Amino acid sequence: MKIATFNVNGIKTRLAHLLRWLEREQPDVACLQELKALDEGFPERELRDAGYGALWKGQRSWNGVAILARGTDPLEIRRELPGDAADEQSRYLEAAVNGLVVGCLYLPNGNPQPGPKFDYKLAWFERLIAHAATLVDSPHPVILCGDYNVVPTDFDIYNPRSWRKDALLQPETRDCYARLLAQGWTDSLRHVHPDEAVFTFWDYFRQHWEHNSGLRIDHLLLNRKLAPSLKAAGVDRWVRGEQKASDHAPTWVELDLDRLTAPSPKRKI
DNA sequence: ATGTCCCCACCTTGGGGA
Repeated sequence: MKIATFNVNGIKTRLAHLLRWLEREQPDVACLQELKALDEGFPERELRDAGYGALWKGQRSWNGVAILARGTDPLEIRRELPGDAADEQSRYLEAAVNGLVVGCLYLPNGNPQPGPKFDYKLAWFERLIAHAATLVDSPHPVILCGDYNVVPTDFDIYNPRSWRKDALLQPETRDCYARLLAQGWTDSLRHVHPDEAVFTFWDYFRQHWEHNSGLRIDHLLLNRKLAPSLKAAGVDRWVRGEQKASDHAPTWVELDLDRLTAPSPKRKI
């Protein structure tokens, strides 16, 4: 089972890219971020024609997340991150797909830093940490994936020098991510590629894609139940190389759900 | 400070966000 996360940077502009990628890579589940469209602007029919059922949560101009499932409809669990009823931003969706719990998130960018946007980022992160604590030891397999807007370490960026003041590299941001992982989550890409620089995002400035000056900010985290199923992980870099591409590339894991450990039976003496 | 690309509105340019 292949699960992917892809910040499309505008679903309307990127629909043809998205359809080409789905056709070629056939992910079973795809979590999308930055739809930048209202609910009524979501291309439900085109995706259904491509074989995908969908859940989505749009917003005018900014944010927006969706969960796609090949050959089935994702079963909605929640449409917002708990902890702040006043939060209007469309940044979280959670659904069940074939027994797997999938959380799709778009963590706030947080720039400029310091400032109210950075405060919002850290507050949102704390809510994510609190919610994740209820999922990490779940008897169900859980994956939390999306654009975390965190470069976890200096190894996850081409060169941190010009990014030192950026919200994505701040010690507070990294501490949140470290505390999240410390609950017991597996960072799939880093687990599969411990010694390799892996990037998922190359900004549009200064020919960063052409020079492979990237960042690793799209993450797929597995809870304890799911982690033993991790078979492979990677980045579909070819999507970033297309004309008029998103600044992110689809990032994925391959899971072998047959490896899900059954609840341990009561042992007879 | 800058670079580029997205979306929307004071709607075909300019501003905000990333």
